[in-house]
Amino acid sequence: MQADLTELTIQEVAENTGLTAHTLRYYERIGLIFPINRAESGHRRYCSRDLDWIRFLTCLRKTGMPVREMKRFAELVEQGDSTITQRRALLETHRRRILNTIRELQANLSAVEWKINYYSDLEAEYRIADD
Amino acid sequence: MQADLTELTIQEVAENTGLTAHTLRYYERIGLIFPINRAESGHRRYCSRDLDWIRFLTCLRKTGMPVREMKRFAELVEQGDSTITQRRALLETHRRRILNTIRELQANLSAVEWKINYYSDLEAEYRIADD
DNA sequence: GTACATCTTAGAGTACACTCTAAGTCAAGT
DNA sequence: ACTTGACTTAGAGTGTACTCTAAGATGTAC
Repeated sequence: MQADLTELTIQEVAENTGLTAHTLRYYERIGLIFPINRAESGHRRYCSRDLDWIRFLTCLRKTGMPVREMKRFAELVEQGDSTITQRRALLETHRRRILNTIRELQANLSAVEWKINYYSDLEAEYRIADD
Repeated sequence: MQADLTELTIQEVAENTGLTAHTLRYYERIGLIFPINRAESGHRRYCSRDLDWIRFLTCLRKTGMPVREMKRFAELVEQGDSTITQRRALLETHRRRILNTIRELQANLSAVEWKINYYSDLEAEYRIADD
């Protein structure tokens, strides 16, 4: 197996993931992202595995997982293969949460659409009244 | 037309809507909820129209509309029928936002599910290795 | 080599949406 | 009448997740 030679700066990773450089450093500081390799200058150099991890983190974040729980997940990953069952359980709980969120959004969307139609009808009535 | 005789206390409305009494007062203070009628004692007495309005507010809130935009909507409602087109436009923009959110959730859900399956496969492998 | 942008850190500041507190008034049961 | 719990207000406090600042080191283009 060969070492990964990809070396991205923090700005490149920011552009790639949609996070800001500030947020990337913040995530590393709180332990969401494992310590990133440094160039001789001390500047961070991200490899493609780092990028994969960050992309999965953003996926969890965008689906509403609290940072605290993401950190718990990161800790499990750090502990190695013995935690795979726990990781799966955590993700399955999260999966159910996402499905609930989607269902709730769809239900509330119906109410918004009902109101939109109600307003459309009113607009039509006013147009007729203007004739 | 007859006056609405429903008279609910703040606690009853809280139980009915899932908001807390604190939040109901807060919403009224910032202008999301129009001033509620008071009993002689000064205590709030909500009527069923108030309840309908609060339910629609929670529907907007749960679908991620920022409080500031909800306030804008409340102001349009307060201004009367001349703002119906603006209200519909606001809700249609919000509708598109909800649809985008759902699409994004579904896409990220797939990534979570992919990872769950990946972990399941790993678990299966470990079980075989243990034989 | 000289600008000028980008990187580093620890720690402070911000935005959002509540959530609670304190001090006092009011309502319902016995 | 008395207790217990709910109500009132203005304003302070909280939790979450960033987001920015300052001061200085480094990298890149001309």
